[in-house]
Amino acid sequence: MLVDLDYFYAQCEELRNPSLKTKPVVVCVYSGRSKDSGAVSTANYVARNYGVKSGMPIFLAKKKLENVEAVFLPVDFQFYEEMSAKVMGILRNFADEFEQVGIDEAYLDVTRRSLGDFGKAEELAKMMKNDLLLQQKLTCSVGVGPNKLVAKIASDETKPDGLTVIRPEQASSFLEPLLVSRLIGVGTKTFEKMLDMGIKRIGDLARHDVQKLIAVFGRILGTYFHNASIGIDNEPVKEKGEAESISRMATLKLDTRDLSITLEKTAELSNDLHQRMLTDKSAFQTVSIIAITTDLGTHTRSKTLDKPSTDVTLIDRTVRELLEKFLSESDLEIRRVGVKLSNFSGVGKNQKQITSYFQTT
DNA sequence: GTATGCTTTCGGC
DNA sequence: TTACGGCCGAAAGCATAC
Repeated sequence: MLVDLDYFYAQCEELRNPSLKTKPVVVCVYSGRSKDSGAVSTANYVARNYGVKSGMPIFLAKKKLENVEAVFLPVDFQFYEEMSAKVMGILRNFADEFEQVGIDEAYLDVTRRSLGDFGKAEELAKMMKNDLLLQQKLTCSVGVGPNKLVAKIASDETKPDGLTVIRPEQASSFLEPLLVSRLIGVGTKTFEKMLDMGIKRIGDLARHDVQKLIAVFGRILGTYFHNASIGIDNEPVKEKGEAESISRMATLKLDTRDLSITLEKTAELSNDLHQRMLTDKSAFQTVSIIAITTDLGTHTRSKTLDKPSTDVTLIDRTVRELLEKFLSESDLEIRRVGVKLSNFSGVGKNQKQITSYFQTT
């Protein structure tokens, strides 16, 4: 089953101030550039009813709520992380296997403890929802299905505070009317490609010849699409390791093309990343910069080093090099800037640098 | 011809 | 000052390897 906490940040805020529950609550990331600059992170359903959505500029949310007594709050990640940890601790007890996805979602494999009985799985889901409500006063939406794919899509069916059970024999007909873009692996380009092939809904995909899918998308993707379309998915519920990348971003006071102003900001970001790295005892091999320009376009440049490093000065030197590269290739001004580390070396990770083993330098 | 790796962009939360 | 976060993994688009 997939458990998704409802409007999580805003629900956390309601939790520590229950008087908010009847009002529109908008949780915001303020950029600090001017009074209301920033974006909406999450809003409760009262606010959503006025058209407020995640990702919306704060001023727009204010406009939609100008005639109501609404509450705008800055994000408090630390609090949400604490709440998340408590919730995940509870959820874990209901699962044979557990996999957290982001701060507010988790997959629970309950096959063994429910003996494969969907009625029992549904009872477990109800007990879990009840525990969450009694112990943490939080609601969630749950999808129960024969695998992760179906459970995830089922959880979106009814929310907030929903519970949708899709039994194996219902999976195909449940998926049939949905757009293929609901499947992981179908992004904009693949969706367009499928539309060209006359495939719009998952049912269309199911009726399409597997061999044709393989011819177009290759063996791995073609087979995956075919299986997914009829509700077959064998991805195990598995605890995730460390993140594959860590990044930090910040908004500049003013848009600029000035290297030293930008480097001043990225130095803060790389110091922060370096701290985080030391606690995780890992070494990065790829450094990236992210530049959000005045037109809100995203631009990235990255460099993979010869060997893993933990050196903060190397981050800074590489960031400078990449920023110079970006500035020489674009004439746009930078509004927000970010630094990302990835390609970590650690135990049990990619041994793809095995060739470097033989290098003599 | 498909898989894999690296870089850049997209999209969800 | 008429406007807009921060983070992550997925997807896409190549180049190269098998």
